[in-house]
This record gives sequence, C-alpha cells and structure tokens, in this order.
Amino acid sequence: MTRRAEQREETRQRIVDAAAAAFSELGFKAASTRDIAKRADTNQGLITYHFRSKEELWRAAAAQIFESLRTQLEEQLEGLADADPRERARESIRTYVRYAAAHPELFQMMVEEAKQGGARMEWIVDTYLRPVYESRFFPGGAAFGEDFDPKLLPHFFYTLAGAASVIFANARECERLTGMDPTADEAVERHADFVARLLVP
Amino acid sequence: MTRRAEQREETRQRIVDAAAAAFSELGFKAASTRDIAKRADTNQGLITYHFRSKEELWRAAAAQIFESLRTQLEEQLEGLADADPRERARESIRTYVRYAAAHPELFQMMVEEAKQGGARMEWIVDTYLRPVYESRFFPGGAAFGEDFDPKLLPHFFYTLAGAASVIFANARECERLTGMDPTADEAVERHADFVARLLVP
DNA sequence: GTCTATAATTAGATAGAC
DNA sequence: GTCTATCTAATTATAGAC
Repeated sequence: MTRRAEQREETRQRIVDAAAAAFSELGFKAASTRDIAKRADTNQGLITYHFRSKEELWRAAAAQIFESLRTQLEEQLEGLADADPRERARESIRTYVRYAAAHPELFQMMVEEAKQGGARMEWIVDTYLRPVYESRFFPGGAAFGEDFDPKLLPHFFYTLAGAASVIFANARECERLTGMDPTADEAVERHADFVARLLVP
Repeated sequence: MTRRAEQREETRQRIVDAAAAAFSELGFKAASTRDIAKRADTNQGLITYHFRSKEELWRAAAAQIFESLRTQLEEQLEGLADADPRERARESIRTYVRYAAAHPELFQMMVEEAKQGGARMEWIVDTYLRPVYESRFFPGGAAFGEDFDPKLLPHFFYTLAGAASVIFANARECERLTGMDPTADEAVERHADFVARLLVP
C-alpha cells in the first residue's frame, strides 16, 4: 500500500470512529457532520469526500459497530468446548455482558434506531441482527432444554439484551443513582455473573 | 375555571403530549419545536408563549412521563396486600412490565439522556429516579430474602429495567426480527410472567 | 391566547483552491 | 487527499398583529 493510500485509510478510519461515537451518543439527526469532523480532527469537506452523504457515513459507522459484535461472537464460540450445555450457555452470556460493557454503543444505537423505525432500523435488523438471532451464537432454547416453548424465544432474546446492556448504556446515570460505577472491572464481572445465573439457573 | 383558562390548559396539555412523544422518540436535540407544534396541531409561537424555551418544554414533558410512573407505582402498592413477599415481588414486577409496555417513552427518554449525560439526566435522576430507587416501590432485596448482598442492588435494578422495557422500547425492531408483535396483549402478559419468574424464581 | 413574520444560528451538501 | 468558502434549508427565539 502506497503512503498516500495508507494516509487515506487512516483518515477514513478516524472519521468512522468519530461517527460511531457521535451517532450512538446523539442519534442520526442530532449528530452533525461538522462535529464528527471535529472529533476526527479534520474538516467537514473530507467527510463528503470519503463518504458521499451523512447517510452513507452512518452505514459505515453502524457496520463497524456490528462487525465488532460478530467478531466477538465468533471468537467466543471457539473457546467454548464445554461439556454441560447449561454451563456453556452461562459462559456465553457472561461473554456477551463483557462485550456490552466494553461496547455500549451497539445497544445505544439499536435503541436509537428502533424507537424511530424506518429504513436504517430495517437495514440493521436484516443485515446484522437476524444472523445473530437465528444462529447458534444466541443460546436461546439451549439454556432451557428441549421442552422450551419457542414462543418464549423473543422474550428471552430481549430480556438478555436488556439485562446485559442497560446498566452499561446508562453507566453515568447508574453512577449518579447508585454511587456505583458499572464500568469498573469488578462491577462488570459481578453483572456478568448475576445475569448469567439469573437467565440460566 | 373560566372558558379561556380551560382552553389554555387544554392547549398546553396537547403541546406537552406531543413533546413527550417527540422527545422520547427523537431526543432533545433532534426533536424540533416546529414538529411538536405540528403534532399538537398549533404553531411554534404558542410553544414559546406557554413554555419559555425548548428546555422548559422538555422538563414539562419529562415531568409528565415520570409522574405517570409514580402514579402507577402508588396504585400498585394499594392493590398488593399479598402475604408471601416473593409473590408480592413477582406481582410488582408484572405490573411494572405492563407499565413499560404501555409507556415505552419512559425508558426511551431515560436511555436518550443517560447516554449523553449532563444536566437533564441529572435532573431526572435526582427528581424522579432516586425516590423510586430508594423507596419500597422497588422490590430490590425483598425478592431475595435477608442474605441478599446489597452490592447487587444496582445490578438487580438495571437488570429489571432492561429486561422489562427493551422488548417494548424496540417493539418495531422486535416485530421485524422475530415476527412477533410484543405490544399485543398476550405478548405483554407472556413477557410479564417470563420476567417475573426469572427475577424471582 | 393565538398566530404570522422574521432575525440569528446552524445544518448538509457542493465547488474549487492547493 | 485535504481544506476553506459558500449555497440552500431548517433551526430556536423573538416581535408584533389580531
């Protein structure tokens, strides 16, 4: 790769990182390309050069966020050769909680787009969420055994998502409300264990 | 109350309702006073007349949303003369889930403000959230008995909030992802029972 | 009280210099 | 590739007619 091409990718990546932070924190409309450029330490013109529109920049940012989840889930599968399916489900949940703690942007962006509905939400669901929901990454029924009512699958999915994520997505609120910083290492582990034992008793 | 004063309150209320919907759906910045006026079937000038600024309108909207939670919780307490504390905790959770289904705005607004931090989030926490967190409305330790580790209280609180709310806050996403509409009556009851049994086994 | 008109800012997208 | 300048549209807040 030439020096110029390197520089290109480096700058592009800085912009995507800034955009992911801004979009998940403020939402699509409230986040401005000027602010994103500032966070990325460049100017607004460069954004339109690398991405043609705010919409396309958003897709690049969302893609980066959701790809990091996919990577995480794939790594997790390799490490899980455990015998007991219930203990495997618990460990799977713990890993997901740790991920939610390290990347609250995913949940924040999902809530942001889900409450508004529309094309961006549908794109995320069809492109990234459904593959996760329908794959063995999601420890759905496995945690409950064979007599698990399939009607409960959506409830289990969203209960897990909410239980794992909200305390980290709302970390500053949690700290002010309870005096406890949920992003501290011990707190993350405590939450991971709490949720895992709750969902797979 | 004079006719004019009635009209005043009626209009004011229409604006607050529209604002609550817009702010929880779009967030403070992305929601525009023009759009809110349109939803309330009036004009932007009237908003500045009844409320001095967008900020003050937001506070009125947030107050309405959180007051409805307080009302709900107080009504709930009266109906709960149950003997078994664990069954009382379960019923308390079921009621909260039904509330979250009927009023997803509360959770949506809380996530919106929590992720940004700042004065609005702190105002909500200090004014509305802390009283709930520290009162007997929140079935914290009661559900677990006397040997419940107080360190787990924040984890229980946010696990409950997330488990109860996310499926409804993200209802449109849920419907597209799973094919199931979580706002249907049977789905709400199923979720209420699922979460109640999970958190208080 | 209600509404229209407008001033001052800020937004996304574009054009062109370097 | 990067950056500055600018166009058009939309924003909040204000002033004033009725």
